[in-house]
Formats: sequence, C-alpha cells, structure tokens
Amino acid sequence: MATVQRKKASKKDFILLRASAMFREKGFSATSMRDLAEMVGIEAASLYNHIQSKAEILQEIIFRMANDCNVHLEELEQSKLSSIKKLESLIRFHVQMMINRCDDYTVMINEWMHLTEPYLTNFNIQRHQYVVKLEQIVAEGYQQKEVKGIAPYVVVLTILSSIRGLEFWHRSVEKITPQEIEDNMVNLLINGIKKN
Amino acid sequence: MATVQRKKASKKDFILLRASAMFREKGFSATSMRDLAEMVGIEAASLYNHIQSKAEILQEIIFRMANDCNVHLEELEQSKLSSIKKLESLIRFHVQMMINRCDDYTVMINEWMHLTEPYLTNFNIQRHQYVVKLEQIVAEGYQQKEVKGIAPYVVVLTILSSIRGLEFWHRSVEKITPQEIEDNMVNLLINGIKKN
DNA sequence: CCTACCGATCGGTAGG
DNA sequence: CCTACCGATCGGTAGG
Repeated sequence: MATVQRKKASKKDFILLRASAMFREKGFSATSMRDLAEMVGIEAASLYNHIQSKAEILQEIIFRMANDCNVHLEELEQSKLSSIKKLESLIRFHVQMMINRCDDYTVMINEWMHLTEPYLTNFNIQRHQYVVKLEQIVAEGYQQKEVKGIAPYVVVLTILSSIRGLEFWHRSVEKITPQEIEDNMVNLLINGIKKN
Repeated sequence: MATVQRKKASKKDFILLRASAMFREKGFSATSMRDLAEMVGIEAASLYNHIQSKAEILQEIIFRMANDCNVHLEELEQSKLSSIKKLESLIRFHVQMMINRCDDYTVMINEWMHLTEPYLTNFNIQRHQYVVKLEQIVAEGYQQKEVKGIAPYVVVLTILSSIRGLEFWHRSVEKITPQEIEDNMVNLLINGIKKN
C-alpha cells in the first residue's frame, strides 16, 4: 500500500520529463504540443487532462529546478564553511545538477525568457537574488584574504556560465567521468579565484 | 562617388541588424517575420525583396560571426606567442566580440540549432574543429609546462562558456567597464589554467 | 483518452 | 514596397 502512494502525479511527471527533453533539444517555441503528445504516446488534446497549458509545463520545469538551487544555497549559507569551501561546494552542486538533471537545468537557463508574467518577473527576481548572495560569499572571501581581487560579479558570472558549458559534455568523444569533470572544474575555477 | 560604393547591400544589412537583436531577445522560433517587418518599418511581404527566407537570415548572422572567429584563430595559430599568451589573446578576442557585437555573438551560440541542413551540419563541423584547435593549444602548453594538468576539453569548455555569461553583463547595475571585464576574466581564467 | 474542430497566426507568394 | 491571399500549423476546447 505504501508503494502505491503518490502514483497519481506520475503521468503528469512523465509529460514533464518528455517536455523537458524536447524543450532542451528544440527550444520551447519550436516544440509543438503535437510533437510532445507523440513523444508521450497520446493525442495532443489528451495532454490537457494532465496539464493546463504549454506555459504551465515550462513553469513547472523551471521553478522546480530553481527551488532546488535555492534550497542548496540556503543550506550553504548556514554552514560554517570558509568562503572558498562554499564556492567549491557550489560548483560541485551545479556540476552535479547539470550532469544528473541535464534537461531540466538546461531548460531553466536557456528557456526562462519564454515564461509569461507574472512568472517571468518572479524568476528574474529569484535569479538576481541568487547572484547577489553569491557575490556576498565572494566579497566575504576577499575580506578574509582568501579570494583575490577580482570583481565579485565577474567571479559569479564565470562560475555559473562555466557550468552551462557542460550542456554539450556528453556529446564529446573524450572519456571523462562526471567526477573528473567536477574535479577539473573546481581545480581551474578555485585556483583562478583563490589568493595564492 | 567612392562613398556611394557598396550602398546596395545596406537595406539587407539593416534587416539583419534588427533580426539579430530580435532573435537574441525572443529567440529565432518566437520571432515572426511580421514582428521583424514592423521593427524594420515595412510590411512583412516586402522583406522578401531583400532576403530569401527566414532561415537565410539566421544563416547569414551565424556564418558571418563564425567566420570572423575562425579568421582570428588562424592568425593566432600562426603567431609566435606562447600557449598561455595565445589563450589570453583568445579570451580577449571573445570578450570583445561579446561586448561589441553582442546580438550576433549571442544568436550564434544560442540559436545555431535552428539552422537547417546542410548549414546545421556545416556549423557543427566548424565548431568542433574550433574546439579541437583550442585543445591543441592547451595540450602544447601542458607539454611546455606552462599549463597545469587539467583535461584540455574542460579548459576549452570553461573559457568559451565563461564568455557566454557576459550576455547578461550590461543589464547589471554595477559599474564595470569593458576593459575591467576583460582583465578580470583573463586574470581568473589564466590563473586557473597556468602552472604556478 | 479520443475525434472533430475552433480562431489565430505562421512563412511565404502573386501580381501590380 | 504594397494589398491580398495561400495552405499549413499553432495552442487549445467541446463533447463524448
């Protein structure tokens, strides 16, 4: 009985899963509800028994992911780690998100502009607050002489967009494991940030 | 008479200019020819006196930019600079492209997947070759003990995607000049790459 | 979950 | 460079 719990949402989850993969590959605007229905295995009209609109699908994909990022950052802020260790943890978290939940993460960073109001403004506010919090961590690191004198905004921008590049990682011929990617990324970025 | 030369292409160039700005902001698929016509100041049908199709606009924007990047890289390869200096020059070039020709650069990296064949395959080959050439520069730097032991693929990926993040730079409240952005970026990345 | 269908909009063309 | 218009496709609904 316990394993049967919460099965109700599963078809909707399945639709979101397929939608996320298609939005990533073709983009939100170029993905039609008929395309999506075909991937799900039903007719387009039947999608609307599980979701309200195309816009709602995008909203759910993006805000689920955004929420997970916010939760991690709050935990990080409350930890007793040094600034550099916080930034390292942040890099590792984002690399793992990009590798393990690649479709959702990519849709969030590539398709957010197709959100409609009030979700668009909501997202932009959240993103801005996220960046500001990261800048504060960098600024603290500078005060404690852990971080070298680089504009905090450039540091944060570089970290976040570096991870974005992993979008194309798995297509690479080279045999690099997720762990190696993560370690190499930390190595490069932390050494670029850290005061030597 | 000399100043009148080559005026013939100017209306098409104007269309490409406006298209680039709109593709960047709304995405290729979400931009209609009627939207574009309005920004240009003519009727949608009149666009087709200057361009052949919506697809052709995207092709021209992307391949012009890709060509400029390839030309720069070839010059760099033939130079006598050290590997680290080559990578620094590359970073500065890409930062300048992103700042000075922001719409075109952003459209190239965000909208290339909407190219149609054979242009899509052509672009992917060019991009792959570009990355391979950069990896070779990193590998040479490693052999000459200028560059530390990080997977060349991760180094190249991090450099290229860092620059991508500048897409949102000018919206920032902070007052950072283009020169400061460029120097900070070089500082962070080169110090992360360089053997100490 | 389906068939049948809606009005709106799409990229593009004909003809002047 | 315009008016007028094409067939195709879009997101979404009605009714069962």
